Amino acid sequence: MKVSGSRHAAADTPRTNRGTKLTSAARRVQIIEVAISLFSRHGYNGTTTKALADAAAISEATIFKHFKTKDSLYRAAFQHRTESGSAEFVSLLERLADAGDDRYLLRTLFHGVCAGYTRDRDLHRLMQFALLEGEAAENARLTDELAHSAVPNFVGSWIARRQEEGVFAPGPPSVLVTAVLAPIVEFLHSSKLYGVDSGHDDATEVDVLVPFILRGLRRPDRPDADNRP
Amino acid sequence: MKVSGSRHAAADTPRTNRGTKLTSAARRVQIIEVAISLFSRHGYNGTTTKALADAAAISEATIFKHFKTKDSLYRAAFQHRTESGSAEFVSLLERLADAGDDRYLLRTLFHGVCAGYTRDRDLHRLMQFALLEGEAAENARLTDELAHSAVPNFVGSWIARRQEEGVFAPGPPSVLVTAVLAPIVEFLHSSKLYGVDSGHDDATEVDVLVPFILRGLRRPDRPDADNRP
DNA sequence: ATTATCTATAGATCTATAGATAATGC
DNA sequence: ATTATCTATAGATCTATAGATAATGC
Repeated sequence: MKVSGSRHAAADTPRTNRGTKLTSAARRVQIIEVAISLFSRHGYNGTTTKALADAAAISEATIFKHFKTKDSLYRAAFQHRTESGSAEFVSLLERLADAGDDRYLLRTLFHGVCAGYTRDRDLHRLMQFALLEGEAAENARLTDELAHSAVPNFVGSWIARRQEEGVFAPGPPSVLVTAVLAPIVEFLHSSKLYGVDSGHDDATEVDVLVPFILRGLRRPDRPDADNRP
Repeated sequence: MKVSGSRHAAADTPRTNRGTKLTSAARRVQIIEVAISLFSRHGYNGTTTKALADAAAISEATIFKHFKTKDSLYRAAFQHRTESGSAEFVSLLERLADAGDDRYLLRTLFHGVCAGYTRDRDLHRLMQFALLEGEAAENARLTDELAHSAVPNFVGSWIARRQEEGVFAPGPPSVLVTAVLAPIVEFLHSSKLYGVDSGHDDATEVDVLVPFILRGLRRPDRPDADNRP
């Protein structure tokens, strides 16, 4: 169990540069980065303004100078997440889709999503906390936003196209997107967000999951239609 | 955003029966039930002993009489989860496996897992909170425990058996269990835990996901091998 | 007489603010 | 002179305890 020792006592960064004067904008960004780190690890209620101040090596008063309330800092941290680099990634996937190499596309998708989780681990944890701590209405907005972000959007259009070409089995693309991404995301949640070792290395996971997903997508009578007709 | 209004102010049950005297054992169970409800909704740090007392319609002192600390109550609530009814469910699945009807087995699995999430919604939310709030070592123990509980255990043995029979494609059953359960669990997390409407009804989800999973499991050269050889 | 519960409160901690102080730019 | 930061503290709230009180069983 070990519930993260009541509220988190913090002290993540030694307060070396206490008293250093940054520009208002720079300090604001630094506080937000620290906030993403702590909120993502301990949630909203598990992160105190004292813990944030200690981690940023400033006083609590300085935090409240930059953000009127703890809640407004949380919102700023949450909205700081960006779709960094997903445009180039999607255009790479589009080229693979044009080339008709579904297997390689899925492998690239897997590795790309995996890299995204590793790079933006804190933001993904923050999102999970938000979904658990948030209300249904807010979650609907968030989920909808996620579902229409670049990568899921691409996967949906790719599936629809392959269905028209008669390669993939029919069914609503929006549901099939979940089916494709769920095994990948599930694996990443365990390994990257919860820090659990699956017992297999990433390569094995890819080599098993990608063929599974590909078989799931294809029409049974076109099992080897790797390229467009 | 709307971060569950700082700490939760509670008052879930009107304190009608204030002063009612239960046996120690009965009160203990009642407090645990209230604790599961609140901890699952707001997490450990988002649930105050005052909120718990109000919801149980007793004083805070009474809670501390039954549980030495808030943490010990959390542990008790967490360990209160049971594998209720999963033995009968698994024996039903085993009969379907013997009958060789893979499609019907998967549909039954889907509905059973779905019913479990609806019935024990709070316990599943509690688990998600625990994974986010907990440490890697503790999460490994939890995940391992979950992976070896009745249903995933059955799915693993079912896959292994079908692989031996040459019906399912090869691959480590432990990874394939994740692949099978992930789309189902992902859908249930959205709809039951986060309260998000997917835009499709449950029947559509089943009708799309089950064929997808089944195609993913089968060898491409045996697409219609619904029954054992 | 025993057992469950409550009232009242201690002591720590949390968010937030007011006013003083120190660093920077002109 | 301006701007960022700090010290000190208010007021609320949190977990937990001590001792008083009320309900039950004999």
